[in-house]
Amino acid sequence: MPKDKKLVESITSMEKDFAQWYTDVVIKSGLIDYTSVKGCMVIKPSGYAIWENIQAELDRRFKETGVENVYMPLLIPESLLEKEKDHVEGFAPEVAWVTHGGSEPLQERLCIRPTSETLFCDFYAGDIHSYRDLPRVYNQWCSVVRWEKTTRPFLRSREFLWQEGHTAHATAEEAQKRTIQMLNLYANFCEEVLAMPVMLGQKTDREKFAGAEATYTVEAMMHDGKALQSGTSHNFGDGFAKAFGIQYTDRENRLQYVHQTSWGMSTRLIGAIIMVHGDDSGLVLPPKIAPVQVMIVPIRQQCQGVLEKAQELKQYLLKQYRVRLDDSDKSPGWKFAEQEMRGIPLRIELGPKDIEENHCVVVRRDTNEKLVVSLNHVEEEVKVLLDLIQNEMYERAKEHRDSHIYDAASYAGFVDLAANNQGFVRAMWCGDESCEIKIKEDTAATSRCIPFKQEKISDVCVCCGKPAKKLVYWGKAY
RNA sequence: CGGGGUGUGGCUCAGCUUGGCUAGAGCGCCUGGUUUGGGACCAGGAGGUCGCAGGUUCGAAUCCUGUCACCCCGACCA
Repeated sequence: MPKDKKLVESITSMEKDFAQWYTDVVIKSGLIDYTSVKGCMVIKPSGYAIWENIQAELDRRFKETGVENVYMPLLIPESLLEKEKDHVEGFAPEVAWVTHGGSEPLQERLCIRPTSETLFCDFYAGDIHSYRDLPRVYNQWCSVVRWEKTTRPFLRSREFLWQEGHTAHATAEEAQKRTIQMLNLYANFCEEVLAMPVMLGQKTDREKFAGAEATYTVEAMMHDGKALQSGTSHNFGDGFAKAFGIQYTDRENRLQYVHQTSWGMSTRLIGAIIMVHGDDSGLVLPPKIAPVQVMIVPIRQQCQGVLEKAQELKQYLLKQYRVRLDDSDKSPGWKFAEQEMRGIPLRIELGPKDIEENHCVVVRRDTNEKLVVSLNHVEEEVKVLLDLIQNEMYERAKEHRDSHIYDAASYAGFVDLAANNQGFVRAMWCGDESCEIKIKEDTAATSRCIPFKQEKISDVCVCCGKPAKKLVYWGKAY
């Protein structure tokens, strides 16, 4: 069978229709099911297990930096949501409201949290009194609801799972430090664990979070060249503190406002994994977050000794890896296809011939490469291969991204690039929102970020020709 | 919220234009058997208020009105 042949016929090819490919993969790899409420999905075991792995690793990294977990209520009184002007304006259009308790109308309607800044602020206002109470570095794992008009599994669902960190600090410097610290943590997580290269930078005023002083982002490029904001970290300055009256007494007995941050990552990351690594056969999971890293497929499993040997191998590998044995009565071909669809990094085939010769066949999901491995060295070889897959997946994604970034010197060039190329466009910008708006109208691209690594590729704004202030990455976004 | 599309066994769909016998197919499921190194095969079996509500008609999956839901593409968002 030719290597490049599409292995699973039931998935639409990426080339043909990327959106349909995405939907096919999400459903056929068994990550989710749709439900009777638009935009609300069942996250099935293989989807949820990915989230659990993301959670576990992120949570571990958070705690290394002093983060403590808490839980805030699901419901926010309308009056609380309205305390910070920009914030409520940003979120009001997409909040869901609870208006009744049983059959009785509520005196004040309650919104289902679209995010919990206001709850944390309300809490901090009463909880923080002294500089000795600072910093507060809290996080919560929860779900939030945003009544999106257009929904897509993982990328934009009405309810989604996430973590939201909310911190309060004595000084602006400390808040800024924490903002960047978490941004870097996110970037490292994406690159080291999800094998997904990201771009770090600041959002323009137009794109920043409702109520924030500054928003920073990690932006990833999907296989179709579109951008996905994969994590954000906001510096709120003392804006929320002033709106909510979060004050403390400092060492000199002066009353001060706290400086706050918030930062979040969501189940959207699963969408990113799908769209960065997936191929026409389905999901390709980075070994570090794959719920099953190795699937053992017995061949002619009814033959004497095959299943026993397979079980033995499983038990042996289980000490170090997440291993499963598919001993169902499906045909081997069916199992191969199914596990490819689900993105399991390694498959081990073990049949009578292999056992006789004391080896097994190990197949990489990412390259489809088959290797004959002695049963004496399977454990070491699996380790080598999982590491290799993880690294090569990152390298491939990075190469793909880097080869889809273009520089635009002129506006005509920009428009042409946006129309005819998938990917990001680098161009200089004067800092005026009017240019962002014009660019969006003409090209559908938005400013993704002002990268930390600045370069000067031209002296003037690509749009208006006025002196340029910043290099900006532009792209069509999810 | 605008444009487009679709609702018929678990899934994918045919049937609807031109109303008419008992509503079909493939896949999946169950039972038995043969198979097993890239989605196996044979035989038998179960499974349907045709999205919902009205209406027209002797008769509606099919025509009409309304309604709900979902999917896709755009404007807004993690």
